[in-house]
Formats: sequence, structure tokens, C-alpha cells
Amino acid sequence: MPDYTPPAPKSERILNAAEELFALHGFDGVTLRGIATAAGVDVALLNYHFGVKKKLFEVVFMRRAEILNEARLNALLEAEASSGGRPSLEQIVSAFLRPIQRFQLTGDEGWRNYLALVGWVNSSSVWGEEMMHKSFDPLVARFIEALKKNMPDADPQRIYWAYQFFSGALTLTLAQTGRIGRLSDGLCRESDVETVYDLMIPFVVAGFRKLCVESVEDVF
Amino acid sequence: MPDYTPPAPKSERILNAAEELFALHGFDGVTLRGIATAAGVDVALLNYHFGVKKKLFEVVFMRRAEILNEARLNALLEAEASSGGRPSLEQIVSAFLRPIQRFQLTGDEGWRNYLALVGWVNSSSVWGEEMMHKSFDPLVARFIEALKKNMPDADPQRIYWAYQFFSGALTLTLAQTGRIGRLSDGLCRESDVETVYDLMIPFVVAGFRKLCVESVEDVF
DNA sequence: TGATGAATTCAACAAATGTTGAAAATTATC
DNA sequence: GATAATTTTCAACATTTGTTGAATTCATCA
Repeated sequence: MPDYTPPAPKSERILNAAEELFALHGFDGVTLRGIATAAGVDVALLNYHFGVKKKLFEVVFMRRAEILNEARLNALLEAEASSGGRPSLEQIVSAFLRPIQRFQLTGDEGWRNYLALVGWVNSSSVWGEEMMHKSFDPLVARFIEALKKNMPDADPQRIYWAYQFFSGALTLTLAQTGRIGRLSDGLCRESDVETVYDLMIPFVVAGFRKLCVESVEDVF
Repeated sequence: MPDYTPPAPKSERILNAAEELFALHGFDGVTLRGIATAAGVDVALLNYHFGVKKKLFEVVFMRRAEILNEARLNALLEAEASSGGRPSLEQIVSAFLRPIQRFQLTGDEGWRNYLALVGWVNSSSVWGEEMMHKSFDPLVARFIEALKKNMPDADPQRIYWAYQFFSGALTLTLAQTGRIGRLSDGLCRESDVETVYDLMIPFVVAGFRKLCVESVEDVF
């Protein structure tokens, strides 16, 4: 047995199974027994390791949030450094998106599931709010700082709204619903991650420009 | 008793309560007893009127879909008529969005709930697909026709992707998560429907132009 | 009024759910 | 190798869940 890799510890197997199932069916659509079965462990083990169901969900959600935040922040800092503190809109938006793309491209199934889960939580009204706030809003605020600095004359309200549209476009793509594939009769594949971001970035940047840079009168 | 309005029939009360609760918590987050209590009826009545739970959800979802589709199609037909068959991008996007805005502005709580529900279903991976497809894709295909006609030289794939980003921006806004309000410290209010669409339309149009009209080289 | 059919309630079912405590097995520590 | 601590299993609990059939009320109309 030359390259035997020991099986992941059970606590990790639980998190991975939970990650996938929560991403597919949401919090209420998943049972602890379903997770336990998928992970190949006893139900009681979930409670032993992670406490009640909601706590398990939080652990799943937080597990990769910090990693993603750090990657995004680094990308932004790099963009700022390489531009003498004045990154372009493209650079800012790219710093927000490209790390996600990188994680998706690693082929790690876990990241795909996790990102779909984020998409799910972000558009869930009651549930997501608190968790999205705690785990992502500090970083988002930092990006909006950068946007404000890039467009000092823009109405802040417009920057926030543009960010909301941006966030929506990203969220739906992360959710991996498969709908665009069906709609386009297979022409667009959500798995084609490179194309997605190559197109999303200019789409979003153009929107920001229109709303926040060009003259107000042009909008109406 | 001068203007006494009789209470809505119970079957309608059930649909309204279900609409609100499903919009807030999703399919699995809602119990039939919760709906029954909110509607002030017996649990067994849900089964009598609508059959099993999934069927009830479908009835709720389909109830307003046709109305919305008709309004949107009329708006598109009008735009085409008033422009000699060559509606502008703004007109097409507006025809897609303004009817939604109109329904939101009627003040009918039911429409707000329903639209939030659509936002929820649209970004749910397993659940939504079939229902979104059946109830909305025919109309969406019609809009994409119009877009293709407006931009005959555009790569169809890009039109579909731009639509996906468009749909995401709309979906997140419909979902009414309250997150943008918190993020902007109250500067943006999701209830301010007029502002939302006045900004979403130019944002989306600019994105479409960038991806589908301007030269390919500009994108990268 | 009385009879027919629809609407509504009542009571209960079997199955599934989150959670827990105690026992057993495994691992670590000395 | 004995002891302690950690991990895992077993069995079960009290609720809650979707669903159903029989009984009751209500409305319609001859």
C-alpha cells in the first residue's frame, strides 16, 4: 500500500456531508439523520461534536468564510499596492470575484458546495441576515470603501445599490440552479467558471460606471 | 353596517397565509399547521382544498404567475408597437421590470410576499428548477428573442449570461433580505421601490451594452 | 321543509424529527 | 499495562410532521 491516505476524521466527514446537503436543500430541507447517513456516522455524533442543528450549520458556514475573506482582502490589498493606492474599478471588482473563481477551479467539491450554500443563505430572508452580516459584511464594507475612494463624487446610495445588484448577479451564479443552462439550451454552462467571471466583471463594472460615474441626468 | 366586506373565503385565506410563510421560510421551513393557524382554519382543510403540501405550494406559486406574465408581455408588446418593432434596450428591460414595480406599488401585501417567494424559488437549486421553468421560461424566452433582435450581432451566449446577471440582480432585490439596508446603515431601503428600479434599469442596460454591443476586445 | 352535496371540524394515525443519557469502544497519558 | 479522557454507538424520549377518514355543520335547491 504505497500511498494510503487515512480517512478524514469523522467530525470532518460530518461537516462535508452537511455542507453538501445544506447547499442542496437549505437548512430545513435537511435532517440530521440524512447528514449522518451521508457521512457514514451515527446521528448522535453530530450532537456530540457540534451541539444542536443550528450550531452545526453555523460551523459549516463559518469554516470557509475566513479563508475566503482573507483571500479577497489580499487580492484587494495587492490591487491597491500595484496601483499606487488607486485601483481601477475593474481591479476592485476582480479582487472581489477572482478569489472565488480560484477556489472553484481547485476542483475541491467542498468549495463548490460551500459557495452554493453562500448563494442560498444570501437570498434567504429570515435566515441569512445575521450570518451573512457577521461573516461577510466587514469585508464588504472594506470593498465599498475602495469603491467610494475610486468614485469620490458618486452618491453613496448609488454605490450601495450597485453593490446590491452586483451581489445578486454573483449570488444567483453561485447558487448553481442550472436554470441558465436549460434556458439557453445548453449554450451556457454554469460549470464554465472562467467564462462566467470573464463576463460578470465587465458587466458589473459597466453598471457601476453608469450609475456612479456618468452624470446623473444620463440615468433617467 | 354601511360598508361591510365579507371575509375572504377560507380557501383564499389559506393561500394568502401560505404565500407569506413560504416567502419567509421556504417550503421546508413551513408546516401545514403553521399555515392553518395563520389562516385561522383547521389543518385538514388544507388537504381538502389543495391536496398534499407540494400541491399547495404549486397553487400558491402559479396563482399570480399568469397575471405577472401577461402584464410583462403586454408591456413588451406595447414597447414594440410604440417603436415600430424596434424597441430600445431600455424599453425591453423596462418592460421586464416595470410591471413588477407596479404590482409592488399597489400596496397589496400579497404581491410583496409572492415576489419574495419568486426570488426564493429562483435561487433554490433543487426545488425551483421545474417550477420556474414551467411558469416563467416561456416569457423569458420571448424577452430574449427581443434582446437578440435588438442586438443581432451579439454572441447569443453573452446575451444569456447577461440575462443571468440581470435575473440575479432582480432576484436578490425581490427576496427582501434587508441586508442592503443594514450594510448601508439605513441609506438604502428595499421598500423604496421606485429608486430600486430607476437604478436597476440603467445598471442592467449598461451591462448588456458592454457585453453584447461593444467590441469583444474591450471586454478583456 | 327536507334532502343533497359541499365545506369544515374532530380525532387520530404512522412516520420522521431533534435531542439526550448511558453504555461501549477507542485513544491518550502516565 | 492501568487509568483517565475522548470518541463513538445504542436505544430511546417527547414532539412535531403530513395525511386521512369519519362525523358534523353549512349552503343549495326541489
